Amino acid sequence: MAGQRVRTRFAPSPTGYLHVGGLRTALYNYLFAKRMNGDFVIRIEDTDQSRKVEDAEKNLIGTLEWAGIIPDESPVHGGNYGPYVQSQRLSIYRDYCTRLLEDKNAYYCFSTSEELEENRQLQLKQGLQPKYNRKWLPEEMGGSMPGSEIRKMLDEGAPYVVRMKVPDYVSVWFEDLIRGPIEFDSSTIDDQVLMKSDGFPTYHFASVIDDHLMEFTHIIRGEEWLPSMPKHLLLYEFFGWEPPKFAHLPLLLNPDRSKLSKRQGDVAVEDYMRKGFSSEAIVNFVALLGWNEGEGSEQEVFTMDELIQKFSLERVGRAGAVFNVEKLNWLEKQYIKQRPAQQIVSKIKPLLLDELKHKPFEMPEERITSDAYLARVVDLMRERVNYEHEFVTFSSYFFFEPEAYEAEAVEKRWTAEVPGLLEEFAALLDSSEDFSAESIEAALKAFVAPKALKPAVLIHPLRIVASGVSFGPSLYHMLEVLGKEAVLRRIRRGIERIGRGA
RNA sequence: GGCCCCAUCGACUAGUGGUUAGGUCACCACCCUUUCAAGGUGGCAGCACGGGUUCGAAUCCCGUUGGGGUCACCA
Repeated sequence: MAGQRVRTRFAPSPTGYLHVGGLRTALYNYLFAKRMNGDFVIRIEDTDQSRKVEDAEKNLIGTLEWAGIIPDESPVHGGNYGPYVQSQRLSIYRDYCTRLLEDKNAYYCFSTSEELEENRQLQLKQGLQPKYNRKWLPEEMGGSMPGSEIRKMLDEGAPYVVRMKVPDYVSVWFEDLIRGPIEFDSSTIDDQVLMKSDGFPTYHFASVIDDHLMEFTHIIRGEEWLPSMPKHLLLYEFFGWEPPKFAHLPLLLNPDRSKLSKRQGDVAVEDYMRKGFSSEAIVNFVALLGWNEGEGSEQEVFTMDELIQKFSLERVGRAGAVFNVEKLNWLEKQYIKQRPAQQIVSKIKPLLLDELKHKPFEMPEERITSDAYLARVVDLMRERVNYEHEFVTFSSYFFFEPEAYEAEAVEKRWTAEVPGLLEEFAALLDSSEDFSAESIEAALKAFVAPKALKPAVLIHPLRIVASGVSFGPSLYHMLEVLGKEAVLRRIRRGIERIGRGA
C-alpha cells in the first residue's frame, strides 16, 4: 500500500445533468489525486437502464472539463483499466457473482416484487423493521429452502436476483478519513440484491468490483453513501480484497438545511453556466463549501493550481454546508475585476455580434466591434457588472443608441435650462479638436464656471442623453469612448425627444 | 421509527484547554464621489442545552435537544 500511486474516481450515473454536489465531489477527488501526483478517473455507472438519459455521459464529462477537471482516464479519454462504462462490464460482474455463489456468500432469490412488497407491509404493520425474510436462503446456508427447490426454479428459467448473505450479528468497522472510526452492526442491514433480474448488477456490487479492479486507493464520495458502507466492506471481505481508504463528504444543503435539491433553486452546474458564472468562480466557490486552508489563512480567491497545492482531506469539514449563492456572486465579481481585458473581449464579442444582427445600431460596426473599443468598454465597466454578458447587455449604450430615457432621472435632472445649456455645450464640443476625457472635463468646467453653475447641472443631463440611464462609469471617460460623433448625435436627439418644456 | 452522521455570527468558516472567540459574504453607517459600482473605515451578529473532567473549557467525556442522511431489483 505504501508508495502506491494514488487513484481516485468520480462515478456519476448518466441520468441528467451535473449536480453542483457532484461537481464538488469530482473536484475534491481531482484535487486530492493531483495533489498526490496521482490519477483521477471518471467511470459511468449506468446499471439502471431505465434511468439512462441520452447524451448525459457526454454532458457530464464536458461540464467537468469546462470546470477544468480533466480526467486522466474516462470513457472518452480511455485508459488501461477500461471499459469505464459499467454496462460494458457485465460479464465481469457475472463472473464475480458466480464466485460469491460458489463461496456461499450469496444466493438466488425468486421472490417477486409483489411478494416482497407484501412482506414489507406485513412487517411494518407488526412494527418491525422491513427486511427481506430470507425465504430463499438455502438450507445449506442456514436457511430453509431446499436445494432441490432452487434447482427446480433455475431449471424452469424463473426470473431471479442474487442476494448477498449478510452474516448475522457481526460488527463492521472502518476508519473514515474525514469522520474517524465508524462502526455498524450487521444485523441492521439487509441481504442486499447484487444482481438484478435483468442481469445487471446493482450499484453496491458493481462499484465495489470496479473500485477494486481499477485499483482506486481512495474513495471520496457523498455522505449519503455512509449507511451502505457495511455492505461494501462485507463484499471486500467476501472477495478477500483489501478495501481502499474512504472519505465521506458532508452534504451540500438547501437554505432550509435539507439535502440540496431542485425546487429550492438551481442545482445543475449547467444552470449556473447559463446564468453567466465562470468556471473559476464556481470551482472556487464549491471548493470552499466544506474545505478550507485552515490556520490563519484569509485567502478567499484560489486558482485551480493553488487549490491543488493546498488541498488535503484533513481540512475537509464534517458538517453540511448551505449552497449560498451570494458568495458565488461576489466571487464572480472578483474574477471579472482581475481578468485580462483581452480575455473578456474574446468572450463577449460573439454575444455582441449576435446582438448587432438583431438590433439597429448607428455607430460604425467596425469600430464598436474592434478589440480596442471593446477593451475600453471592459475597463470602464468591469467594476460594475455581475457577469461577462452584462458587458453587452448592461452597457448596451456603448453599442446602441438609447431607446428611452430613465424617467426618474429625467424628472430629477432635466430642468428648463438644460436644453439650452446642452446645445451651447455641444457646439463647444463640436469645435474642439481634442475629445479626450480630460479635455471634455476641462471644457465642461470652463463652460459652467462663468455662469456660476455647478458642473452637476450639465453632468447628469449629459449622462442621460448619452446613455439613457442615470448610472454608469465616469461620464467623461464614457463620452470619450463613445466618440464625438455619437455624443453630439445623442445630445441633439436627447433634446428633441425629452423636450424643452420639462 | 431503526441505524448512521453532524452541531461557532443569517451563510461559508478559523479555532484543537488559557483568545477582547478571528476572517469572508450578506446587512447597516460613514468616508471617497457627477451617478452607479469599486475601494476604505467602523458596526450589527455566534460557541444549542445540561452535566461532568480540569486551576481553567468553543475546544475533552457523557447525556439531552435539534438538524441531516439512509433504510429499493435507483444511484
